[in-house]
Amino acid sequence: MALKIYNFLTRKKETFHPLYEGKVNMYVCGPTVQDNAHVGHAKTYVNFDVVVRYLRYRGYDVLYVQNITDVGHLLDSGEDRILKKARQASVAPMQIVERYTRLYFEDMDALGIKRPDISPRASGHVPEQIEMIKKLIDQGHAYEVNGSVYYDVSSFPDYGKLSGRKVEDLVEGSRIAVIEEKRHPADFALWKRAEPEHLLRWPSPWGEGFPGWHIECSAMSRKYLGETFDIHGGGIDNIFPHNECEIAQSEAAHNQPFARYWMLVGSLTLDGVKMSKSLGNTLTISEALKRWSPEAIRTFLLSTHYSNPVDFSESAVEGARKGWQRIWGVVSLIQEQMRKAPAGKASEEVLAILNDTRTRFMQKMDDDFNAPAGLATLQELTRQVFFLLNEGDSQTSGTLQAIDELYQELGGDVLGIIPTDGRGAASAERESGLIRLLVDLRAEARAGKDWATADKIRNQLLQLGIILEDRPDGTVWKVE
RNA sequence: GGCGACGUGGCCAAGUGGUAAGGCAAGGGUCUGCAAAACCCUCAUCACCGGUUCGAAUCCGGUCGUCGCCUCCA
Repeated sequence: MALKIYNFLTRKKETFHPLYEGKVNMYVCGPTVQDNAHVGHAKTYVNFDVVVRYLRYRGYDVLYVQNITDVGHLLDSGEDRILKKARQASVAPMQIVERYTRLYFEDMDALGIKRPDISPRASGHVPEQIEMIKKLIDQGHAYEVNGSVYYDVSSFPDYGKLSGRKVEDLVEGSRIAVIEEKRHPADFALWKRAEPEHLLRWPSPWGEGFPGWHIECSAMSRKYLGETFDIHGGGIDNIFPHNECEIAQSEAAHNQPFARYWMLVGSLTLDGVKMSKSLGNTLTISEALKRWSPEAIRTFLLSTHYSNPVDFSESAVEGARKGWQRIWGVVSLIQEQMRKAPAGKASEEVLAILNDTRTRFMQKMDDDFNAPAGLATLQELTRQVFFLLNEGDSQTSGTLQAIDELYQELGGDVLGIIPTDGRGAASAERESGLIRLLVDLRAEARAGKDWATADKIRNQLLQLGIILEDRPDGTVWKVE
């Protein structure tokens, strides 16, 4: 089987061949840390989390770099967003940056997103950015004016090749802010002169200033991944100008192809409207997590192909949550049944089903990371497993274990929607014992037809998020 | 105005040439002390029009509609 990726650069689905056999160098544009992360960030980074997880599952040695942009973004007014926030809060700009960086990682951790291997910060790589700008000036791709440096778009004929734009069209749109000192309205800043009140500033060959928004991704991807690397990812809303500028900077500076495969994630709307800082209609990740579990949110975000847009709505997330509960239900049941299952090897028949599921799952994921279709194979497996567990004969421990392992493998390791800790963790052992004690007491009450006591135990456990289900062969419990 | 994406059952959503995966919801059964869960059954011809083809949701043209980007944004 071959892994295929839809390459936005060529607009074709291509068989994936990494630059170096067995190794994948991958860069994804990270957040600007100036505010709380919202569910739009969750979509992008959950989607790429699964891409990375699947590549690793498939045996690739992945080096995953995702930047933290903590300098360089300007408002229309020319004001730095971070500085503005810092002034409002009367703290140092780097405090703002530090605060939101920490919150960002907390949110990502809470969503079960594996951390990137390297999370370089723009502010920590100013020398690299200056080096690159110097190179661009030397090669005639950039020019300095009054302490600022701009990229000369006309010097790079490929400008627009990713987004399909032409410089002439851009000018037609006339929505580009005209800055007098730029030679061409489409030219973009590599380095900006710092006005006296600008606190985030560094010395440079052009005087005190700070880097432009796009240059950090070019400089840091080169530093950690090389001039040419395999996969560049990001949200599609950044295709222009950001991604386009990255290509222009990197390919002009190094005279080498930049990223070989471009993967862009579709945007997320909230109740039909795009979330944006300017509109202020954001739902933060921490707010969403008060309402839904990380697994439910991941399931929702993975139930649409990564390249498609998603509308985050109450009903859609609820639907996904319930779909997830079905899978979680079977996993919980398997784990409960394993405790009292008769010893024995796994049944051949079941192993065949499991292998078939794994094969189909991989076929779907090999096809441009089709997570929703992969999820569907788990749902189909779930129906088969429930059917199996409802049969009179109890399954052997070997069979149950094999099933459990497949869920851990595909649902846990790859999709990240099966909690791997929980039941087995040391801290949970005591809790499990207590719950079983209550379940046993309830069984005694039921045997004596003391329904009041039986229902009281069940209802109060339900209040704590523990669901009891009476099966012909005894009561099992699971966490909500 | 320019560029791009999309339009599949009540909802979400796979499927890019051979007669529509999966989940949610709904209805009917089975099971249960009651419940919950589960199982079984039922539920679409793919926005519209025209074309190509033995055959199209899937290719081409057009129409309508939704969304995104062009300005900070994942």
